[in-house]
Amino acid sequence: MDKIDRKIVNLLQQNARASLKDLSKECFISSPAIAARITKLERAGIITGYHSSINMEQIGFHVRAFIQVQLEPRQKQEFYPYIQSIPNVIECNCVTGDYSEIMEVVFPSTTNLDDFINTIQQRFGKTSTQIVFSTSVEHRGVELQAPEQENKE
Amino acid sequence: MDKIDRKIVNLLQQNARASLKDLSKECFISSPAIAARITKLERAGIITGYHSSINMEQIGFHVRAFIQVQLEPRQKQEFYPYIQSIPNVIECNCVTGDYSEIMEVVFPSTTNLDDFINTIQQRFGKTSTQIVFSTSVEHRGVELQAPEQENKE
DNA sequence: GATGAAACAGCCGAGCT
DNA sequence: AGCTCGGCTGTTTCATC
Repeated sequence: MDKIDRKIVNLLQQNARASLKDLSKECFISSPAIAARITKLERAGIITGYHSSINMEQIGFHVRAFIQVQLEPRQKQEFYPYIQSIPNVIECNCVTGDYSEIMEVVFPSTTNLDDFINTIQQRFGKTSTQIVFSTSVEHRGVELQAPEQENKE
Repeated sequence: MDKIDRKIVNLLQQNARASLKDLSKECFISSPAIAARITKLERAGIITGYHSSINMEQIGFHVRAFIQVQLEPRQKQEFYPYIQSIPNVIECNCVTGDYSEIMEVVFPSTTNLDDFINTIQQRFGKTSTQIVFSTSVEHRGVELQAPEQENKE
């Protein structure tokens, strides 16, 4: 993980469809060298995938919300497979605090959201919901900078 | 936005580096036709970008958290440019409820997180923080299915 | 990691349905 | 009008240094 690797990661976070040639120009090394580094980063589990971002509004998902759920520890083994199978759940984390799970969801309308919340409450427990008005930072990666100490991979 | 467009969007959400040829095989149409459809989807603002996902742990960001902030309405014009400039903030939304902003952040350690929270509290207002233990659904897109009514673009 | 050749994918035109 | 099929261009990959 050197300076060039970080540059490659940063560039791919900005545009995952960038060609090896473009990357090679930016990094001042040859395209085969870029290809080898990308493979290495993928195999090391640093780069975990390439995804396109979609404008949710444009495809009919007009309501975005955060739903927090109070979960008994033993309910997790039922909860996780369930929410993983719901495509509307775009992120879910187990967190500290009164509510053990915080998930981000998208739905076409508040009616659909309400249906989902009712299902969750019946099957699992108390929830707290915050509906999103606007997004000032769209989900993004972190820009890598030179660390104080190089990690030899 | 027909069945093939939805298939292309779904495939690109799974693997944004898929070649036109691969996509053409999956969709049973020629690669030029795929290229034209992708361009159309980009111009229509449905596909908004291509990003690589990074394993935050692997690159030294061991602490992930949600921070909620109580903000006076007039503070927004100062708050938004500020949090946009902090690379550790990977998402930020304005939401309903007691806390007007909910943001997702990553830091190398809890010390760095604490420093950030202190800065936010001094500059803006009360906060509530939930640290992430584990992630059961990594941030993902929604899978598109046939809607009841076709949207002619 | 660089170079050059070969394989491959992407692009633009013509012709077709 | 949109799709497919051809050839040309540019990109990726592999062998060698």
